[in-house]
Amino acid sequence: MPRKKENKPAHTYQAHRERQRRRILDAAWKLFDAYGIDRTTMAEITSASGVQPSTMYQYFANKEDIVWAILRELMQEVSERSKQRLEGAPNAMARLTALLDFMADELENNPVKVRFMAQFDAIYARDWPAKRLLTLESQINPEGFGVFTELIREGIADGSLRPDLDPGLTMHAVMNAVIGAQRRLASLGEKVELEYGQPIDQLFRETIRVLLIGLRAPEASKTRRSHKRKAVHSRTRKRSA
Amino acid sequence: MPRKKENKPAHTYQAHRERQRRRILDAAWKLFDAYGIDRTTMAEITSASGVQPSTMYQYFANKEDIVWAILRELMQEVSERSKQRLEGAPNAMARLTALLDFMADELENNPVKVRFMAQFDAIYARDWPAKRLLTLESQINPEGFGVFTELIREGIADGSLRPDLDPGLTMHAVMNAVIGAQRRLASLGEKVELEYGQPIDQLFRETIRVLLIGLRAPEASKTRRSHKRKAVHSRTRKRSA
Amino acid sequence: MPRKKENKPAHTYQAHRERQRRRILDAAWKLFDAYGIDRTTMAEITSASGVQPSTMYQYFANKEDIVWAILRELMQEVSERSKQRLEGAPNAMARLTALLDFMADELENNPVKVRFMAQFDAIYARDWPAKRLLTLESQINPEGFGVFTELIREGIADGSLRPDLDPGLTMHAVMNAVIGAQRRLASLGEKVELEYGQPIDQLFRETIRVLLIGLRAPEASKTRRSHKRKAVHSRTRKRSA
Amino acid sequence: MPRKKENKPAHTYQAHRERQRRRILDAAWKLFDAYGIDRTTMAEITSASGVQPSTMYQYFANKEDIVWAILRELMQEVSERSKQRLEGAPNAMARLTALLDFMADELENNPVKVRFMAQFDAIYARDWPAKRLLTLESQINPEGFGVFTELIREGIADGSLRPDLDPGLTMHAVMNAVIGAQRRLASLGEKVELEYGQPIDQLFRETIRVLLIGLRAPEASKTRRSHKRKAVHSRTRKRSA
DNA sequence: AATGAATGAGACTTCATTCAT
DNA sequence: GATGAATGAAGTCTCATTCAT
Repeated sequence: MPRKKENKPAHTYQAHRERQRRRILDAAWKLFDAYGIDRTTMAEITSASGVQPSTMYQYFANKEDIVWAILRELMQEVSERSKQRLEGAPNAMARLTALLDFMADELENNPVKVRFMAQFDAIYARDWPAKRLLTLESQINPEGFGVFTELIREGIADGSLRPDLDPGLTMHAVMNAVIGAQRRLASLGEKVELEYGQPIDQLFRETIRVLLIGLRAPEASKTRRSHKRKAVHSRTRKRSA
Repeated sequence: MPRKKENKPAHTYQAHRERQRRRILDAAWKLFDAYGIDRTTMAEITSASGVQPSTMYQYFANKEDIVWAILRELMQEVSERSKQRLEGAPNAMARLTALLDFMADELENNPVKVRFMAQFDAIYARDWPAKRLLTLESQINPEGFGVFTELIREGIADGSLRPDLDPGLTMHAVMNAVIGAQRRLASLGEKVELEYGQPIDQLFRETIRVLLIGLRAPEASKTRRSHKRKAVHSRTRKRSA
Repeated sequence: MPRKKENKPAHTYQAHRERQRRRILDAAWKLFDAYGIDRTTMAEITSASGVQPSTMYQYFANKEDIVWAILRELMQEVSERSKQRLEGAPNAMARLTALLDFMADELENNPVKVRFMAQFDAIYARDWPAKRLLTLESQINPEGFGVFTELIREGIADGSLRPDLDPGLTMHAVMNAVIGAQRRLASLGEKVELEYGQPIDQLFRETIRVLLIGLRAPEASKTRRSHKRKAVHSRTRKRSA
Repeated sequence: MPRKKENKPAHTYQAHRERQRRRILDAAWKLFDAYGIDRTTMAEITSASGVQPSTMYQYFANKEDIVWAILRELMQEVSERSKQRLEGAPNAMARLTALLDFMADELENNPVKVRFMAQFDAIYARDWPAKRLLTLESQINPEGFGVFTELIREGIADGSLRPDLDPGLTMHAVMNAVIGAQRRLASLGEKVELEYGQPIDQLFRETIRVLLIGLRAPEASKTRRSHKRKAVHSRTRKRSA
């Protein structure tokens, strides 16, 4: 039946449900960021989304469900956008750089989303069945970290990365640092800016720069250094919006 | 009569109070780690610590108070231990290494404590008045990040670190990455080990290794080292009180 | 389906809500009188009204809310009833007498209500924002004491009241005494009867009698009475509501 | 034993106890007036009086005890002062006037005390065993209202009061009105002043004036009227302190 | 006599969720 | 499918009072 009305989504039952769902998720989203997931009540979500509590239960069984739905959307979105960013890159080094650059942009442009992931990591990741999380990850990104590990391997092969790296270990180590730094900065936000006196994404881009130097093959560093730095900095220029 | 026990009761009362306080904090501590700060109820803390709810309120006014007390203890402890670690180190590079090494050891030996800080960063840091946090920090560690910034400066001066670093920026960038990585690993713990198949502290030590390579002066280190050394060194001498 | 019951549910819902509200207020009412407002707990009100505590909070946010609602009803009721009483009275003196008579009847027939007002005056009136109280009063009785002041003025003009009275001052002074006496008698009730050996309303009616004598013009009352009569009558005719 | 140390009260045990008692009562007193008896907690009283909770229980068994002690002091004080006031008065009318005048002065100078009695009347008088109250009253003022009733009787006899009064009834009726008015004004205080725009004791003195006229024998009123009024007003002159 | 500590009882309130319509 | 009403369960915190020293 839904197939039939596929073309007039605005008026179909499906479309209506989808719209309601969106309203709920959008409201939840903002509240989670503003007050923390645990401190946001279902009642607040319903009143913010404009639906009745009883109605909400026809869309989500409980708060966990909502969190989970948001998580899925977020991961999907990030996964897609990061893939786009990697597309044009000609070689391993360029793709690695693009990937990290993408994370800096995320921090700059979508701090709320990054913050949500930070919350999730800090509180829920450990509680919720690892299986469920891994399942979700594998649905969204079937290759997982493998792709990135391959990136390091390639870089070593083409001489742009240090030869003494262990691809799997290095990739996890670096990605973890980058994600950790990104989320921490998103969480602390203003606090760091108060302390350091500069927008947080500058700090984050410097982190990336140091890491990349640390990964780069010794000789290569001299030749490309100044070049790289500029690229990073140019992006940073668009400071506090 | 009172004369006889004149100092006994004082001892006893104080000691007793302190012991009770400890019981409560220790119970809270474990529960916070196991279930998350927000999902731990006062009732759980009291029943875990063996004191009556009403008794607990004579020690702490509310959960926030407890969290805050734990935070203070933690920061104090880490601050002290890290200072000890830096004591024997002969030069900037050695101290930098010692510092990062210390953080790896913390992750390995006290994941619970690191996890608490991770939770705090992700959820509360933003809610609670920046002022209160900064006040606490300045009480515990009056020099703040300044010490570490000085470390970088020294390293640049003695030629062991890249000359193109901006001490303040670099220090914040690196410390943030290290802390972010450390806390993230502590939070995800098993999940990462499941995915990568190795203990998390290995990943963390690799992160440190890459960062240090990224900071270290390329080769020229030998050539430029003696140059500014003395001046800088003398400045560093003023030990933190 | 919804068409059919279109106005039924509205009726039902509204009616049901109103009924529940009443149950709560009625229960609260009795308890306040029996034990005092402060010594009545929310739990007692709920259990007396037969609704669940959580249900009650969907009708009233807290005890203050309930007290306030009762206060409003009471004032409204008294205001309406007193207006009715004044309607038929031909002149100022008659209306004044009717008003005081009405208060005696209230004491006799609704001691509980009078007692509530006594409690309110003695404990809450000072705590609660004067503004809120004045707002409520002005909603219920927009003319306020002005009407009564006018009554005195009229009485002086038609010669039934002493010419040396200051209308505003006298009115407030007399009304305060009457209200004060009424509420005190309602509060002490049995105690006074025990002491004096007669029903309290007798005492109250004697108070009124003395006051009226004190207000009445010495002799001239008979001579000037008919003078302004008609004018007054016409004014009274405009029925309330 | 206590007899012996009677002369060095400052250093004796008895004196100490008395001082402690005073501190407690004084603290309680203020709190009762500021927040209401029911809303004042024992903890507040102890912390305001500077004694430890456990110590307080060596002086008073509970809050009721404290209230009762204050009540006794108050009644005693008022009884004594009113007796002094009546002493010099030459005849019934003068004594009656002096009595009512005294009440106006009380309202003006000790509103807090009057307010306490108002609270007591409104909330406790009904709860607490009538017997206990009557016992207290008879201890303090063994003749009770009888004295005042006698006053009316005298006034009728000497021709200064209306002959148609029933001494007992009238006395109770008038005293009740006066006390009721006095306490109500003390309770509402500022509210009335806001509404009427004049100090409350002016209103109260007008109440008294009207009542006295109502009681006075017809002829007598003409002769003494203007005289009386001035006396009352002159006192009122010392307005808002 | 004074007091620090403890505490049972209970007050107020919130919340996620269900149910009947 | 939407919704108003209801509610059990639980959470936080307070308070009067007792007890051991």
